Amino acid sequence: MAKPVNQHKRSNSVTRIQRKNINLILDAALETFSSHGYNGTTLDEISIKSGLSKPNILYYFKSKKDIHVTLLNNLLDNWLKPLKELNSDGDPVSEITNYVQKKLDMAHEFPRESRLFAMEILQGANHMKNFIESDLKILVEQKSNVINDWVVQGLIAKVDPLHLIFSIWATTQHYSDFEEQIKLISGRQSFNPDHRASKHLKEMYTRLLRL
Amino acid sequence: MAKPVNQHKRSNSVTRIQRKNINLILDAALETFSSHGYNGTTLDEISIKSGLSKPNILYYFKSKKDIHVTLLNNLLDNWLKPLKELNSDGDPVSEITNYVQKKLDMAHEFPRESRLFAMEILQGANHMKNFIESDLKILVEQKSNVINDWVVQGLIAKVDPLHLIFSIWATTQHYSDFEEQIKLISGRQSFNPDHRASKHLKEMYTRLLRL
DNA sequence: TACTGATTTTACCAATTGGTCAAAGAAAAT
DNA sequence: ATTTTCTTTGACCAATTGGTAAAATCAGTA
Repeated sequence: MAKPVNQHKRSNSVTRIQRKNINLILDAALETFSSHGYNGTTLDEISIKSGLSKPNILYYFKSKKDIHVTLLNNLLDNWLKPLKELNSDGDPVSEITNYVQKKLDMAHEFPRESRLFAMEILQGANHMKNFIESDLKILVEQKSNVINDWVVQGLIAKVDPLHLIFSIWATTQHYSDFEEQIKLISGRQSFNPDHRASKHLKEMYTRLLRL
Repeated sequence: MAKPVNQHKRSNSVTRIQRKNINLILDAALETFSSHGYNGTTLDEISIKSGLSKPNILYYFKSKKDIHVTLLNNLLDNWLKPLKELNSDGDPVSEITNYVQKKLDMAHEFPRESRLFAMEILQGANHMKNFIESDLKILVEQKSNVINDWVVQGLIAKVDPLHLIFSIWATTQHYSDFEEQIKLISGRQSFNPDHRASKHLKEMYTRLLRL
C-alpha cells in the first residue's frame, strides 16, 4: 500500500536509495537513448541495463518520456557553458579557439550526451524547442554581438558571427556524432583523431579570423 | 493464388504499376524514416502516406527493414559523386571549394536523404558499415592522397587531408541535419541561411588552404 | 520490537506493430 | 472471351511494449 514517491521532486528529502536508483536509471537510459534513439529504446532494455525491474523504474519516473525529458534537461546547462565563457574582454582569436577547444572537449568527454542532443534535433527538437528558442537563442545573439564588435573594431577578419558559431558547432560535434564513420574510415588504431582534430580546428579558425 | 512478385528484382521486367508503387512507397518511407528514425516509423504510417495498404506494401518489399536498406542503398552513389569529382589536375583551392559547394547543394537539395544518412551513422551505421569500409574508405584514401600531393608540391597550406574532409562533411551536412536548430535560432525569415553559409564556408576553406 | 512509510516484485493488460494468408479483383496475353 | 498472371484487400495473429494494481518486502525509527 505504498504511495508513489514524489515523481516531480516536489518533496524536500531525497533518500540515498532514491539518488542511487535514479542515477542508475538515467545512466542506463542515456546509454540506450543515445545509441538507439527514443523509439528504439525500450523500458525493458533500460531495466536490464540498470538492474532495476520495469515497474521499479516507473516508480521513480512516471513514464518513458519522463526519463527522456529529464536526460535532455540535464544537458542544457553544460551545453551553454562553453559559449557563456566567451569573454568580450579577452583576445578575440584565442577566445574563439578556446571556445572551439571546450566544445571539442565536451564532445569527447560526453559523447552519449552529444549524440542524444543530435538525435533530438534531427528528429525535430520536439522536447527542446523551448530551450533553443529562449536560452540558447538569447545567448547566441548576445555572443554574436560580441563577435560582431570585434569585427567592427577591426580585431578579427569580417565574418558572419552566426555562421561562425554554426560551423564551430558542426565541426566539434561531428567527432562524437559521426564517431562510427570516422572510426571506420580512419582505421581505429592509425591515429588519435581527437588530438589532430584539435590542431586542425584551431588552425582553421585562426586562419579564418586573422586579419 | 498469386505468387509474390519478384522481391529481389531478379525478374527481367518491371511493370509500370510496380515502378509507380515502389516509388510511392520509397518516397513515403524516406519522409518518415528521415524525420522519426527507423524505429519511430511504422508500416501503417508509410501505408497512409503512400496511399497503399499495409499488405500491399509488403507485396513490394519483404519487410520494413528491406525498405530501409533500399533507401540507404539508393543514397550511396549520390553520396560519393561530389568527392569523386575532385580533380587532381584542377586548381587545388577551387577544386576544394567546389567540392564544398557541391556538398552544400546536396544537403540543400536532399535534406531527407541527408538526415537519413546522419541518423544511420549516429545509431551505429549498422546497415552501412560495408559501404563505409569499402567504397567510401577507398575513395577517401585516394582523394586524401591527391590533397596530400598538393601540400607536398606547395600548392596549398599544410593540412591534414582526412581532417579537412571531415570538417567539410561536418559543416556542409550541418545545415540540413540541424535544420530545426538553425531555423529556431536564426529566426526563419531574417535571412537565407544557405546563401550566407555558402559564402562563409568558401571563405573559411579558402583561408585555410591559401599559402 | 513493532510500526510506518519507502521500495520492490509478481501478475497482468490493452494497444500497437510487423507480418501472414487466402481469396478477390484487375491486367495482360491467348 | 477466357485463361493466366499480377495486384490488392480483409481478416487475422503473435510478439512486443508502455504502463498499472496490489501485494510483499525492506529500512528506519519510536
